[in-house]
Amino acid sequence: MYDQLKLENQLCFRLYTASRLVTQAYRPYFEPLGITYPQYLVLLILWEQDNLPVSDITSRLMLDTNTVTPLLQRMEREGLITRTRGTVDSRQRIVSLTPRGLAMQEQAKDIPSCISRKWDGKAPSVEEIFAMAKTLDSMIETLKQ
Amino acid sequence: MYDQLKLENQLCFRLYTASRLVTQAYRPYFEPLGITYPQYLVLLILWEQDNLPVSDITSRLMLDTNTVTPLLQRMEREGLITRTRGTVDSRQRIVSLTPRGLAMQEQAKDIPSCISRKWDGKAPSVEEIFAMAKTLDSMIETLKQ
DNA sequence: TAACTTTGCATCGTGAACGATATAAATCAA
DNA sequence: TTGATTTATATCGTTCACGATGCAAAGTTA
Repeated sequence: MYDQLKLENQLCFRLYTASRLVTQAYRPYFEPLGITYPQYLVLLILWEQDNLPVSDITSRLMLDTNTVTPLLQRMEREGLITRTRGTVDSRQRIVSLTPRGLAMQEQAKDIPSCISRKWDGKAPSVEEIFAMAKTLDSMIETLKQ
Repeated sequence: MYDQLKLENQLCFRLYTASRLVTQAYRPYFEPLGITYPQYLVLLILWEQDNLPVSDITSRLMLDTNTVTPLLQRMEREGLITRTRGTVDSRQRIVSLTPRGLAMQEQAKDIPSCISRKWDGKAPSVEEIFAMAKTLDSMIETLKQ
């Protein structure tokens, strides 16, 4: 039995599981809004800056168009965004919030604090989480190459 | 603009992205073996202990049967495992490694070290990764409830 | 032992991820 | 300006995740 092949020694499994469980924690808050977790990420981007080409969204999410295009098509179908053809470069699709997509920001603004309250008084501490965020950032930076 | 709704302030997005990128780092090593990342996790479990009911696998992976059953069916189709009916409790399906699935352990035993070499000399350090693993564990423990 | 509940697993539908491939517009080179 | 290449996005097929539902075996209760 190779120790390095034990499930509990795998960092990847911890990341995979923590990511899934955190997403699950968000789910009850997304359900009344009728959105999913990746759709929420797209909305976060558009709430920061509207009218972006698909390429800006793919690069910020570090996903490819084969994931993002169908995602945006579903969001368009749900009336959250529009996808208009670029005027300067007509290959581009400019993604814009609909009034409904914009208004959803108000309904979503308390979700992060609801989530962080989940581990009020429980482990891990805010300090640990902050340190982990830094480590994740450098890990992402290294792996992005 | 609500600060708490900025993409870069989202822990969830870091976890989600790091998890995806780490899985991507494994992919080249899985490809010659013809397996996927979740299939690798199942193999890790079976290499530790063979002949397990589906429920043991779901609980260790913290996944439900609606994810694991199709996964096991594909692995059976690929000749990595067998799924026999339990003798004591005939509702159970006992998952066992085939010779091929067992032999794959030898081919996989160097994958973890290949992955960890990815950030030799780069950030994050081994200490940071170790600290993060601890934080992830407590986060998983808290969210599991 | 008959009716009820629980347990273990399977099936179905939907929405991601992602490799591979396609297409049209833009850009570059000859 | 024509032909070649690159860029921006889309499509397709496969595998995961996961909510909802189904079903038969096991356990429980009356």
